[in-house]
Parts: sequence; C-alpha cells; structure tokens
Amino acid sequence: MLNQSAHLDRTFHALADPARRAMVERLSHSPATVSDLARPLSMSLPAVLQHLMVLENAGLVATRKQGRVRTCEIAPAALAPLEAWIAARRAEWEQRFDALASYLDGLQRQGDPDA
Amino acid sequence: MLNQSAHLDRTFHALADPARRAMVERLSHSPATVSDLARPLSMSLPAVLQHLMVLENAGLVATRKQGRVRTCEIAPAALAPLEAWIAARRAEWEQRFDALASYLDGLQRQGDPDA
DNA sequence: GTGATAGTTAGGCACATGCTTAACCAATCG
DNA sequence: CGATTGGTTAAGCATGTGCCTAACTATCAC
Repeated sequence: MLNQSAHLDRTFHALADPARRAMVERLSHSPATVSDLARPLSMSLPAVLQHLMVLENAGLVATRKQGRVRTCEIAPAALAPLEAWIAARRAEWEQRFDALASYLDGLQRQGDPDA
Repeated sequence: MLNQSAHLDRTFHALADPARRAMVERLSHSPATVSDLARPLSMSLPAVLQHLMVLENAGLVATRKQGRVRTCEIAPAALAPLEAWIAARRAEWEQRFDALASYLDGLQRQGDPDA
C-alpha cells in the first residue's frame, strides 16, 4: 500500500494512450504474442515493445518468454486501485451532495414548518 | 459518443499526475478558488493554472470567474467513461475465465461421466 | 551448417510536458 | 487616486514520450 500514488501515476499514464489501451483490450480477450499485438497497430515492433514495457511496468500486463516467443497476458488486479480511487472520489462528492440536499431540506422545513 | 478514444486519452492523462489528482481530491470535497488549489501544492501559480487547464480540458473540472476570483468545481460525469472502459475490460476477461471454467468442467464430465 | 522467424537493443529525432521567472491585467481596498 | 490581491500571459528550459531505422541475438526449420 505504500507509495500508492506512484502506482496510480503509472497505471493512469499507461492507459492514457490509444495504442496501449488497444493492447489491453486485445489481451482482455485472450493472451497473445508480441507480434499478435503489433499486427493491428500500424507501428514498428520496437515501438510496440516500448508500449508493452509501459504496460508491464504498470502491472497491467504480465509476459513470459518460451523459446523465441513472448506471450503476454493481462493482469486484472492492476485496475483495482484505479477503480478504488474513482469510487473514493464519488463517495466524497455524493456525501457533499447529500449534505447540500439535507441543508436545503432544512431550509424548506424552517420556511414552511407545516410541510 | 464519437471520438470517445480522445476523451479517454485526455481523462486518463489528466489523472496520471499526483498534483492533478490532489486537485481533484480537493475539489471532490468542495469547490475552491485557484489559490486554494495552489496552496498545498508547493509549485508556482502558473504551474497550477496549467494543471487546471488539463483538468478542464478533460472535462473533469468546471470553472467560472466572478470578479477577480475563479471558482473551480468538480464535474463528476467525466469519470463515467473511465469506469465504463474498465468495466468492459473486466467483462471480457471474466467471460474468458468462465469459458475456461466450463471447458475444464466439460473435460471433467467427459473423463468422469457419472459425476 | 543455412536461412527464416521472433524479438531485442541502440541511437536519434521531433514534439509534448512540467516547471520556472518576469511581466502584465483587472477587481477590490483604503 | 494608489496599493494590494487574484489571476493570467509569455518565454524559456530540462526532461520525458513516441516514434523511427539499423543492427543485433536467439530460436526454430530444413
């Protein structure tokens, strides 16, 4: 749990690129090799490798090499902190919204005690 | 819904920075002025302005100026597409997991028809 | 062995990002 | 009015990002 912020940095950043999201989408469907990932991407293999490293570094993708083929698989757990962060924000602003609602409700009761 | 990808780019990128996340966290609690946002951030005001523009551009924050004070407020709806994207990925890999499970289940039934 | 295949490393270029300081504008205060 | 406060703009710099090509390594097929 320590240095959570750096992990959020890496994960949000990893997903802030359409090519990397496409790779994650592809891997959500099934594991794939590096060339599989590269084929639909209209960019050189080294570029794909770099994106892959970003994803791996963020913990979003796990890879292992057997023979001369590297197989990539998604690592779903890495998305949990993102969801947790977003959920925490929603909790905060909903709490604020509730507070406003009950404040307005209180005003209304004051102005109209018989309601 | 068109060019959804560019919006995901901007939103993920906006959140991939601790200062910007801190601003969003602050604003999830209550609206604030630019100086309010800057105070805890140990960086110059122009730097804060730039971060604020990134957040505004991603639709995460809305601001309006009255007199010489700019007030910033969070715009919760901008997070929905992120959650939708993450949920879609989970749906995909869970489906894959279910398929694997039923495949293994089928194998087991084949090997042990009386079970 | 030869050659093809899958991936990797190195170097470099163009542009984006994150920050700074200095100068500036505009609303308010006294 | 002049001074202060809150914010904005401009310019510049250091570093990071995303891509490329060229060269290389390691496996596999024959």
